[in-house]
Amino acid sequence: MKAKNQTPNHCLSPNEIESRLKSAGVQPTAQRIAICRFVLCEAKHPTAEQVKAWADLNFPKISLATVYNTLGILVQAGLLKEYRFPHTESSVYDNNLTSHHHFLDEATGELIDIEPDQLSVNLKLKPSFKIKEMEILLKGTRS
Amino acid sequence: MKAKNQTPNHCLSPNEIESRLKSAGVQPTAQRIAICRFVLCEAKHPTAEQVKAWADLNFPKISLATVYNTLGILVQAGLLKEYRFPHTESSVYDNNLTSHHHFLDEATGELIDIEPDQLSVNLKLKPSFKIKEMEILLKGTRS
DNA sequence: TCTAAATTTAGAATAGTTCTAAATCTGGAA
DNA sequence: TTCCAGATTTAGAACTATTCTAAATTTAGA
Ligand SMILES: [Mn+2]
Ligand SMILES: [Mn+2]
Ligand SMILES: [Zn+2]
Ligand SMILES: [Zn+2]
Repeated sequence: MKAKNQTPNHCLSPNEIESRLKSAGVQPTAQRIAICRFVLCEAKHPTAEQVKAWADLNFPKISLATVYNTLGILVQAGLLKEYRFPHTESSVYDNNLTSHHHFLDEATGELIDIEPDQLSVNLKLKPSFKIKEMEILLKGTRS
Repeated sequence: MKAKNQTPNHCLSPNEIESRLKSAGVQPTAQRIAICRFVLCEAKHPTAEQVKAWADLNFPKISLATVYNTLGILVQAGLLKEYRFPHTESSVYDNNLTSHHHFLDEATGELIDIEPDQLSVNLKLKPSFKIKEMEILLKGTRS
């Protein structure tokens, strides 16, 4: 069961993006709306460079600084999550806002979301450990 | 300058380090032995900079390039593991060579080894996923 | 329309790491 | 021993991802 939070893959209209930004307290500039069209919709775990590459094709002119600024603002506003994985230096951005894990296909480099219902973890730690968050990365290949 | 007074759990003698390096096919130079005294023994998840800082106190003169070279060689030789975690840019090096997980104390920044028997994971993935490795980072605080 | 504040931008700065190429060591061969 | 080819060490340059700086521009709204 999903669709409780917004599901990615369905593109939001510029108007929907605009109102989302506004209600998150982010001024909806043309650059920000353009970047959101990509990172809140079709992109799956893009890096800043990939966002820049997409923007270069879809927006008259946008600077790398604005890409970084906007991604940071979206993360701060809670509209995007930032992940850093061991296999690359670059941050990746995720429009899946629910708590989830990741599978790295070592053959292709592709990152795939693993929803929490696809695995269960049983902790047997001493009670002195207070766990607030758990990040799991599975690595392997997919046939 | 030496600091022989601390007796961490299993400190190897310079001779033991030397034979370990030799049997791993690594030429045991003075710099490498010095670095090993730290990273194979008392250090817990040090960064390259921390290794450099220790070396500056315990070896006449050592360059940062040699620290990085040596850490890389030790990792390649299988005597050390390198981890990259989301909360810092710097790699950390680990002399615990068994497969294990980590707990990050968000209050102190301390990384603590979590042995596999301290948690169990049940995967319910489609059989197309071939998992080769699993990296788990727990975040929280310890009382 | 006007203006203060927000945003965008190019380029400089930064941090961690790797690379380069010259100096220095080292294990054997002679 | 002496010698030397190859390994190692080193200082500093280069590199990459990201952040910072400060000037130009856009924007909201009075
Ligand atoms: Mn960031
Ligand atoms: Mn780096
Ligand atoms: Zn994800
Ligand atoms: Zn560890």
